[in-house]
Formats: sequence, structure tokens, C-alpha cells
Amino acid sequence: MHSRSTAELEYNNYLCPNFLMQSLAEQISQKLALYFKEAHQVELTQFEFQATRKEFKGDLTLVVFSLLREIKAKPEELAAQLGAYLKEELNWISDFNVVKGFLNLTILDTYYIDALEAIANTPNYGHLTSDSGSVYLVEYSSPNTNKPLHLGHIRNNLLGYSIAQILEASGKKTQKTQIINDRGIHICKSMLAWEKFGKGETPDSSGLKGDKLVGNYYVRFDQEYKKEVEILVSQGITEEEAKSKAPLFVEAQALLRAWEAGEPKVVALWEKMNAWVYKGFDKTYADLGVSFDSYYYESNTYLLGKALVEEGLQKALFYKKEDGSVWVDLTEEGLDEKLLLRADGTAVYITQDLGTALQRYKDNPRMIGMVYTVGNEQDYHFKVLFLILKKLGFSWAESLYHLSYGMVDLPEGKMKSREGTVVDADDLMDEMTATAASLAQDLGKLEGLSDDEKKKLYQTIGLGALKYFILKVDPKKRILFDPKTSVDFAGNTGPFIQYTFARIQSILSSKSITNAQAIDTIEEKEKEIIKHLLLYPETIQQAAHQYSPALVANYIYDLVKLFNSFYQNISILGDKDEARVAFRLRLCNEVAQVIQRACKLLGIEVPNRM
RNA sequence: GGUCGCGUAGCUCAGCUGGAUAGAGCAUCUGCCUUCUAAGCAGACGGUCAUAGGUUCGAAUCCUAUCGCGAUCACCA
Repeated sequence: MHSRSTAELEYNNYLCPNFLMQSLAEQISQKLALYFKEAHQVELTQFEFQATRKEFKGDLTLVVFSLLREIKAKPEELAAQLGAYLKEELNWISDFNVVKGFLNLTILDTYYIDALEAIANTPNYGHLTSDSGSVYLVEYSSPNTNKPLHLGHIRNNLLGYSIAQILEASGKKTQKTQIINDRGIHICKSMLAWEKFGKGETPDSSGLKGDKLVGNYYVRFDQEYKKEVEILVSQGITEEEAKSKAPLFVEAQALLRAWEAGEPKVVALWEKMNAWVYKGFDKTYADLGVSFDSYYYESNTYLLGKALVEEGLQKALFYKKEDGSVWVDLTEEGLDEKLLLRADGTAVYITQDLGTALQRYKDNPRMIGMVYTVGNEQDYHFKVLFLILKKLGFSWAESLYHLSYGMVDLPEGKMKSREGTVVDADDLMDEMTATAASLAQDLGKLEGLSDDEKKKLYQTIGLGALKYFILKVDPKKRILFDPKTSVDFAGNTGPFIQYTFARIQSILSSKSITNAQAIDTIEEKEKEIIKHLLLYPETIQQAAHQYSPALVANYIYDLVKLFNSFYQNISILGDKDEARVAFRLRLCNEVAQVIQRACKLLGIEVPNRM
């Protein structure tokens, strides 16, 4: 749990189930404190509450067990005494019952009716407006520029984008950013293959997206390189030696040196091919529905990183070995020694990350923390990075968080770009859209929509399915993704949520909401839904605190499930009682609002019909 | 080997700041479209919460050990 402690956002302990109950629990607590002082001469201030479980009667439960440490009594008896006392003292408690050490209190129905009113009257219910000034940076995506985005990037992008939205909704100002790894040997490989085998092919001439085109040459390089190695090995050279002596590899290295030396021709080619890739990425990002507020390029920040290492060296935080390489000793922190600069003075991966962090701070003096959305194979890297930044004494280094997520594996095992076993991001999105289309056509819905509207809707549904599928699972768990069975559209899925929203919309459009209709009792299913709506603000805070979109996803699912049961079993518009119809319409409206808001945090669109 | 993460129904996952009889979806089976959209609803079936100890009035949840899976321990990014 060490890795977690670095970026704790301030967050209140909650001793009771939700924010409506907060005030009720406070009133009860005050009464109880009084009671224990008078009856037992004991000072007690902390009481434990929870929402009453479905199978028991009641709304709010006081857990009596923990009080027994102070008061000697049988749990049932104490609970019964407290129940009688509270019912006497507080007029909004209509009833109570005791099960073992649990005191279940029933609250007047009008309380829920009022609560719904309060929700309806709270603009943007559940979301806080971000405070001014201070800003959290959320880094995600951060691809290499030598190949297209794949399924792994999709998880990264969805997580990063979503967590930024959630932080924002919880009252933090955020800036979405990425670091683009545009420097290094991998880019040179694509460049070299393009020069040698490309015959001037461009995205326009080939009809390929720029990132695909460049990615193809990366694969091509590897193929040709392997051939060369094989030939060398057949000539009696060891494989290891062959790998470093193959002409293509030697050329690629030369190209890297030329790039670092700033040779105009090489830099021009690098810029041209990078531009192709960025254009391709932009299309993918747009389709995915994610966006960025700022971009950082490794080629711009690695020098700053080197400067930072020099500074640390002068402060004696780091040390130099005889060969000239620079290291940091983290053995006291339970980690290893780590290289920061090579003997020849060139930067390594972490040097660049140090520089990028500092650059971001320079650009945003009000930055108070950063979230890095990066796969869990880099857990160690970020532990080290954060430690070093702390050693360097940056105040914002206290609030760095590595949003670490598990790999997305295929049934056949790991995805390997060189072996062509990757699931391409664009292809996957297209497939999802196509599946949504064929499903919708089978169901025969959507008649009367124009082709454009249909197309848009298929995308919304297909993407909704994909996003929900990925975001509903705990980030730190690995996902097994089977492209054949793809993603479901029934059950705990994005389309199920979208479908429910669409149904509510069709109800709401058929009748306008009238207000000021008083009812004084509430039905069980209505109450369930209101209870769940009341959990929303707390869910957002918790999701922000745990950096977990999955919490939001599961919240929506529960709400939608409750609503569907209501929808299917209770006539909303057909009730004879006009006041009840009005009430249910208001309930529908608030459910729809919360679904829409929560889905937005996941980047999922909700359609008005489907 | 050291470190970190994961292990809950046949499958995919919730639940984990300790609370009541461990919940959903998929799959299998039974009902429900003449009434607000059946991508739905109601129900049945399905569990040694990896294993063994410990702490506690109470453990899937906390602690320790063991087993299994994965990641990492690069002068790659």
C-alpha cells in the first residue's frame, strides 16, 4: 500500500451511508451522546451507521456492537433501549427494530420525497465545481510514434480520460496531458525502412492512416533485420553478435546519432513521419472521444532532465561512478541503485521523465500534483521517479500518483506488435460499431431515423459497449479480452445503460413534468431508487479518492438495474393518481440526469432513443 | 531468488476504511411483448471467497505463512 500514499487527496471519513443520512446520523449521534452521558456517565461521540440491508426493515442502522466496549450490556437489550429512546426523542423516526446488535431505524417517507426535491433543485447534483488556481495534471496515452494505437492504449486512454473527468467532478481542476516518446532508436527503424523500401509512399498515396503507414515500416524493418541476422548466423557468427552487426541495425544506430546531432536531412524526415503519425493518432483520439489540454515531447524535455540530474549531483543527492555515469542510491528506501545518466552523458528513460515533470511545473506554477496513467509493468519506475523528485525537494512531489493498470491480454497470451498479435484500436472500434449496427437491425428498431443518425447511433452504442466493458473492471486487474466473442450488449454492459436512458427519455418526452404535487407515501421501489440517487455524490468522491472509474461504472449499473425493475413492474404514466404520476416523472428525470452525468465521467454518450 | 500485484459461482466481474443469510451479468432452465422501447422484467440452478493459521463479539475484507498466476529487478522506452 506504500505506492498509494503518495497522492492522497483530502477526503473525509464517512461514518454513515450517504449525505442525506449524514445530517440524520449527526442528529442521532447528538442524542446518543446525551443519552450515554446521563444514563451511563460515559462520553461517547463516535457512532457507527450503515444503510439498512435490503432484507431487513428500516433505512438507517446503528451498529451497537462497538458500543459494548464501553457499556456492559447485551447487544439486543442496549439496542432496544436506544431504539425506544431515539423514537421518543426524534419525530422523524417512525419505527425501529432490533436484530442482534443492529438497531434498524425507519425514517418517515416524507423524508425521501423531500430528498428527491432537494436533488432536483441541486444544479449538477453530485458534482462539485472545481476550485480556482491549483491544478492536477493527468497524464495518459503517451504512445510511441512508430506504430498505431492498440487495445492496451485504449484501456490507458479510457482510464486516463475518465479519471480526469472524475477528479474534475470531485472539485479538482485538472489538465489532461501526455508525453510523446518521439525520440529513440525505434523511430529510426521506421525511418530507415521507409527510406530503403518505401519508394516515397505517403499516407495520401497509399490511402493509409499515417500511424498505420509508419507502423508498417516498423514491422518491415524487423522482418528485414531478422533475415540479415539469419544470414549472418548461417555464416557462423553467434546470434548475439549477428544482432548487433546486422547492417540495418548499424544503419539505424547511425541514423539516431545523426538525429541527435541535428542533421537537417534526418530531422526533416523525422518531422515528416512524425507529422503523419500525429495526424493518425488525432483521428483515433477523436473516435475514442478523448482529448488533451497539453502535449509534451520527449525530444523537448530530455535536456531539462539532464540539467536536473546535474543539479542533484551538485547537491550530492546523486553520485558519479568512475566511468562517468550518474546514479542515485535508494537502498535506504528499500530500493536499488538507479542509473540516471549514461557514461557518455546521454539520457535514459527516467532522465526524460524527470525533465518532463519539471517542465510541467514550470508551465503550471499552480500544479499541486500529477497522475500518471501507465501500465503496471512500470510500477518500479514510478516508485523510483517519485522518490527522486521528493529528494530534489519539489513540493508537488508529495502528490504524485501512478494510476497503474493491468495488461490487456488476449486468449493466446500477450500482445506483441512485432508478431502481429495486436488488436488495432481503429479496427476494434469499427468492429464494435458494426456489431452494434447488425444487432440494432436485427431488433428492427430505429425506423424513421436518417442514415446519418443511425450511423452516429451505432457508433455511440458500439463505443459505449467497449468503454463500459473496459472501465467497469478494477484498473489494477488484468483484463482478458477475446476479440471473437467481443463485447456483450446485454446484461451488465454499456448498451444496457444507454437503453435504459433512452427509455426514460421516451417517457419524459410524452408528458411534461408538473411540479408542486404533494404525495405523502412512497413505494418500496421508488424509495430504493431515491436511496441510490443519494449515494451519487459520495460515489464520485470515493472514485476520485481511489482513482477508480470502475466505482462509477458499477454505481450506474446498480441504479439502472433498480430503475429497470421499477419501469417494468410499475406503471409510470398510467397511474390514476395524478400526483403520483408527477412524482414518478420527477423521479425518472433525476435518474436520467444522474445516468447522463455519470456516463459522461466515463466518456460514454447516452442516446435519446435506441 | 528479492520486490510488487492478483486469486470470490462453469465463465466475466462486484463486494474489501472488519458487520447481518457473500451479490450481479453470461451460460443452462421456467414464466412474461394487445398496456410507458423484451438490448428488458420475474424466478430457478450454481460458492471449502486459493490453502493453513492468527487477531476480533464478528473476517471474503486486517496480520503471518504456503501454493498458483502475472509483472519487475536493463547503460530499452
